[in-house]
Amino acid sequence: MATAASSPYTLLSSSSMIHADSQAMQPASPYRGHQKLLQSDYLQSVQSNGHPLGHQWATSLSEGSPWSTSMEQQDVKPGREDLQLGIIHHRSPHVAHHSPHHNSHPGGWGTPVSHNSSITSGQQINIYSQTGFTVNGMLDHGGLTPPPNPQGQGMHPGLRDTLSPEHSDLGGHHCHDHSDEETPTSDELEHFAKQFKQRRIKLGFTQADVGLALGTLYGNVFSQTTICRFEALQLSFKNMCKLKPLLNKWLEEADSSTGSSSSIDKIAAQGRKRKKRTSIEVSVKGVLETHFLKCPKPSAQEISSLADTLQLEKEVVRVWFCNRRQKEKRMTPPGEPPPPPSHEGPYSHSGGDASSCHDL
DNA sequence: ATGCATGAGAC
DNA sequence: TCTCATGCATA
Repeated sequence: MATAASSPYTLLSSSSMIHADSQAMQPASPYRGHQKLLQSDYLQSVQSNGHPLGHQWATSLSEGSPWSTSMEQQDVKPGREDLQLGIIHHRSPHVAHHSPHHNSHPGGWGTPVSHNSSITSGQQINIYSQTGFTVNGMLDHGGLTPPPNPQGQGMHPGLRDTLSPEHSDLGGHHCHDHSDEETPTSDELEHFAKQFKQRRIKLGFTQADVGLALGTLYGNVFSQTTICRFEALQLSFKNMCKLKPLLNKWLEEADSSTGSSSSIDKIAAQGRKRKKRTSIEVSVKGVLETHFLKCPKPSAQEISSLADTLQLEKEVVRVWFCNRRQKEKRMTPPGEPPPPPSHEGPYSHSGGDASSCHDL
């Protein structure tokens, strides 16, 4: 088994990113009909903050540009490299971060927190020195940028389905009135993601391009992974909501900036050194899965013994479970046919207490 | 596209 | 110590 267990992780700077908001939402995956159930799961211990803002990390130089390597050559740019959106404004390589002040709002997405004022008051950060960017969560370039808070009304998740999105601009992206600033329905998100991907490809951009562009344009860089997950609806509902406005803007820019271009300003990645990825053998994974089924939240002690048994680092096992759980929450039900919004979802999480499940 | 990993914030 | 957001590295 390949275990890269003994690797001293040399984490450089610790102040990498600041999450303005974190946790609290549900896996609004494509199954719009199940969300309600999921919701209850979250309601137990979730708080939502509506922070439009993201995080920006110090753009310290680092070892290379991972972006231009052998990764995403999935799409080819037809020939409009001139409109490298992502490059419209160049930014200074310096960053500042906001203070992650959150307001804990119980209620998850059902309670779209409309505490608007908070943002501006406490977190004005750095302003990118030249383009006249106002980065305090978002920039308002041009003025088409609506208030940085994506959610402003309060609708129940259950009601979400009721509101039928009026999106129907497939291929025709004009003045889409979809709630850009409001909490979209998972249906809208799904639709948007689909369209987004389609257009992105048509425009000849890779997921990585978009991620970079978001950083250049709005100050929040995202990786190919994130864009990929967005398109695949593999992010939490809240996360999707947060990214949607940004991606939507990018799309608008990309569509319209037919000719406008600027210099490319690649933002270097952070110099975070990582532990070598551990590859867990299939057989070992099988064991882990088995345990996961029995107990998705093993105690530290259980993890230890399991790790011992499997000859894996405890950390690896712990992380495996964490990732597993996370995956469970967002996973798009593979064989699950998109159930008509008539019944509750399959997500009957056992209570949610998950305090103890010892089987040994 | 996805597995394993990091880290901030919540509990 | 978990959750959640996010991403490097890899298949």
